[in-house]
Amino acid sequence: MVIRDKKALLANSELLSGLSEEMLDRLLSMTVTRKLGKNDTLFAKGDPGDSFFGVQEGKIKIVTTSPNGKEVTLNIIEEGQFFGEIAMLDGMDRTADAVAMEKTDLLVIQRRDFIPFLEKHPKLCIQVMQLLCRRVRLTSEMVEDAAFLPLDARLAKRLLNLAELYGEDLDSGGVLIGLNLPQQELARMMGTSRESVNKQLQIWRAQNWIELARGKVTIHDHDALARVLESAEMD
Amino acid sequence: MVIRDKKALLANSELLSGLSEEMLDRLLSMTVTRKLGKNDTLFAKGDPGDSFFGVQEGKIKIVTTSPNGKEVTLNIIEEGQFFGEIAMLDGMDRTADAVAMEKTDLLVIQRRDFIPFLEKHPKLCIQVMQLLCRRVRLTSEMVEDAAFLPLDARLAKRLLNLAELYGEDLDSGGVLIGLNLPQQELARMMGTSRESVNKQLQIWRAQNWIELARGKVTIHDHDALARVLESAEMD
DNA sequence: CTTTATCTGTGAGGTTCTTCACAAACCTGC
DNA sequence: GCAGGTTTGTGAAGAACCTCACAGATAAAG
Repeated sequence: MVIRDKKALLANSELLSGLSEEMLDRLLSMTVTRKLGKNDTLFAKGDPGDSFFGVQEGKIKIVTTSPNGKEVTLNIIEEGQFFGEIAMLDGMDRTADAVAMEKTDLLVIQRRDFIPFLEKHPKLCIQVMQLLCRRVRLTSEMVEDAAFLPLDARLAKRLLNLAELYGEDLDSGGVLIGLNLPQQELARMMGTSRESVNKQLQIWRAQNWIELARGKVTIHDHDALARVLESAEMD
Repeated sequence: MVIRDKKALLANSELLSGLSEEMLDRLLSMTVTRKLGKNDTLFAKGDPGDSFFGVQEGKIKIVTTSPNGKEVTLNIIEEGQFFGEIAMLDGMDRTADAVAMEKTDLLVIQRRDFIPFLEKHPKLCIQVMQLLCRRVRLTSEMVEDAAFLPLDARLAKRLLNLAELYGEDLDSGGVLIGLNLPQQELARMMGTSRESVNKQLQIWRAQNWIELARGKVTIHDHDALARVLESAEMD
């Protein structure tokens, strides 16, 4: 899915949906396009946050890196989604790095343009606040999961979540997670090691719950994974 | 510190500071007072979120409980602070429980009163958004810490943080964390076990970095703890 | 089509943290 | 002041997870 129409990108985003034609046009006039190659860094932790972005084409990952080189992947942003609003809204520094996972086209909106626009549109403010609320809820849930759930349940949860967001239903009845997401990256999303992820995936493959390929997972038995999660939450 | 003047509570909060006298009075007219006894539950996970609260006197803890009884303490709210805004703003269910840690007086504002007020005051919207941004940043930092930092560094960080927020400087040069915070509760704030926390505290006590009493910690060597944290972040 | 880089699979060994079990100290209310 | 709940201190045993070390498989680049 490639979004060539910038206006459609704006109009369909959860951040900006429901705006009038006129408002969309005014927003559109603030946008600039930016192109990134694979592994290009868009911004780094500590950079001033003076803008936010929408993905027209490609894929961006948000990662935090510790001085020694360990990484946690906080989010992966696909076509049609927006990111970077936090630093744009409060004007403080970025707290993570943004790196293109492949060739990527972005739409850029500057803080100095967007904030005055916000101040004139209270309804939009409410919408932005609701987005922020969901962000708080999602990250709080991650804190909770990291504290409560063992590795197998966290992995089950993540796979089910990825399947829901990015899965393609197959004729076989399975669901393919077709992102090109190496196990290393999966591990980083959960704050664990690649080896641990692999070993758990192997166990599930042996039971025919899932099928593995390079950068891909196919879920054959959704319910079995859901049970792993549920039984971990229960005890 | 007991805040008897409701107007002062509103005016000094980070959520609502900078409002005109007139706006404060209108807000004040929306408020109701509510009293809780020790261990009373104000709301539970899953309850509809139709209001938010300011603490006039007492102390509230925000906890999530797993079915088996494990707990993580997400936050502790002291006099003068507000909480519960997330569910109030997006109108969704509460994601955690709120429990009074002692006898507590609260000020209550309803969603149905506050949202229309927000829509009429874009500047206030921006302020609320900035608060939400900080929340996102803080919880993201917790995710990162849980993934990167070993127990000793997380504990050091937490103690330094508590000292900054709630510490009282002593003549001896130490800083007393005077909250009545049992080690059990400390452990829950970090998603770890009470025993592990105790053992680490004992190690630091043996080095005279800290001093322990029931529900209290005194930090004698702030810099030593900061070094523990720093060296963990480095590797 | 071959080379190179990236990704996956797997075992051994070690660390960190948890769990369990219990004793001692401490506050609180009667 | 003493009885009963709560908090702290501590050791032993074991589970969960990480690191290291490689081998094989697959994709990408020339």
